[in-house]
Amino acid sequence: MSGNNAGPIRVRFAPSPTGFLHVGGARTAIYNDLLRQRLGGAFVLRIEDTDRARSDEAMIQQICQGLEWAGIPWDEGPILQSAGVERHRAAARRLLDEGKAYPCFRTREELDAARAEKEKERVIFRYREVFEPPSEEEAKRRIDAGEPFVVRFRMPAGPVAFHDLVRGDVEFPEETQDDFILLRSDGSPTYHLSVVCDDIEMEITHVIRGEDHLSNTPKHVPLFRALGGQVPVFAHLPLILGSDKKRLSKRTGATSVEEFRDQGLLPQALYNALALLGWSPGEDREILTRDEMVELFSTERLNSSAAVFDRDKLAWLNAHYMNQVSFEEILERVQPFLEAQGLAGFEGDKLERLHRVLALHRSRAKTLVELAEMAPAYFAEEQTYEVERCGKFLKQPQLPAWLETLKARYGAAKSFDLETLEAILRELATEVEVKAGVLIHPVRMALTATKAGPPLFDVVEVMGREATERHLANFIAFLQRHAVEAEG
RNA sequence: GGCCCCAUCGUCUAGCCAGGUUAGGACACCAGCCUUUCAAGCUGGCGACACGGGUUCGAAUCCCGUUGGGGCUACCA
Repeated sequence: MSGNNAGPIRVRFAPSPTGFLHVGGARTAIYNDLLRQRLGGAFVLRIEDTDRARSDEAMIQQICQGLEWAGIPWDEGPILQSAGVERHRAAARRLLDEGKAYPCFRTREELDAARAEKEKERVIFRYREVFEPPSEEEAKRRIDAGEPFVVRFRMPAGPVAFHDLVRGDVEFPEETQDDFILLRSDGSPTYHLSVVCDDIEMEITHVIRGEDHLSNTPKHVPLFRALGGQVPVFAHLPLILGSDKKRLSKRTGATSVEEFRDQGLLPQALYNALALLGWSPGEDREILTRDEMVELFSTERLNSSAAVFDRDKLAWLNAHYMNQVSFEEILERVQPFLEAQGLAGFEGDKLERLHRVLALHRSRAKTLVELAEMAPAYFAEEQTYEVERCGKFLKQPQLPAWLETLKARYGAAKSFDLETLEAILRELATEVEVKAGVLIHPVRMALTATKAGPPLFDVVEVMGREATERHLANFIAFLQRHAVEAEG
């Protein structure tokens, strides 16, 4: 297969500044990244902003930050497509001079009417089959007279065929291709002109983009040739679908990388999940670092069918990476979510306790948000218990007394470490002739107001002597209060 | 409508190009093990070649058609 062993390449990712980085775009960027890292060369980031009067600086920032967060680096740019407008116009003028394009003075009304007519006849509308392009003299005269016109590309005769790394050989019949517009009547270049000009200017060798551009490619290929550029290798990726099997939209969940970031996902998980959506490294490998993917990447293994975005698998991958990445990274990434929980600016003992809480819970949290939500309980002055969740404990009349004893022994324990804490509780359980679990569960409820969590003695140790006694006392009071109610 | 693309478990996929597999893996789901709970982990289960014709001794794999899905069809990108 051509391309994969071709040495240094130049790829580009060319999103339009919509205000967010769509996951579909992110995946396109990932494959560009993978191929560029695999073969060497350069990744150009180009912002396709030609339809905007002025592209919003914030939107560009958004895209850059999204790529950075996702772990997709680029070598050149961001380059604004709008910056090349004069160059694009010059290219159109050159095509005009060479007779490869022509001015069209037809009004929208005329064109609409002609299209409607052809529609009725059920034939494809093609400009030159209906209208005669103006002669050179006529064109010159009307241009000089200041008449508005657009510049149309004169599509060469014959079908347009090209090879696509994903689709194989693709051919579009001549009659399906029309003389498309290069320059609007206000002189602005259209997308097609700009893209091809820029791809030539930036010496792009591989165009990896969404399938929605496949039908644009028969416009681009002849334009590359007309402009004397090297036609790049194309790879059109299948689209990403939502769970409704329709094009991914907000209806079925998050669609932008910043949303996933805000949901507390790790970028490694998103990168991994997206890369696997339409590509597989083979050998049943699913969890891979970017470096491993670079090592294994081949466009031959790109899939050609659309894929439903599997959010469950993303969640699973994320849970995996919650355990895989370094603790330092967890610490750094969970920071904004902790702040949202009101846990910020901790120092000394409190900071140390926070770190231990995070270490204890990272393997239990599916996201950074979940992880951050675990933390406040360890710093609360008191817990809020719910009767419905404590029914089992309320039915055990001796429990308050046992907990009272435990509280006293924990308060008097010479050291507050795992082994001591466990020994004390188990000893008490033996004394009162119950299984350890009979004490363990209510203690967990007392300390964290939850029925499940990390191993209890870790929780007690992290909580500390003072808070443990306080929570135990409160819980005992709670039990007695409601036991009385039940009797009365 | 026309043109182009696509089609394996609910989902992501391997296998297809160079026909012969009990059609493999993962997520999800279910059960069990482990365990003080939860999570993780481990074991097992459930579960697919869209349909119809060919070609062939033999088709998930090659060919044609049907159906279904998607994209494009602008002086949007």
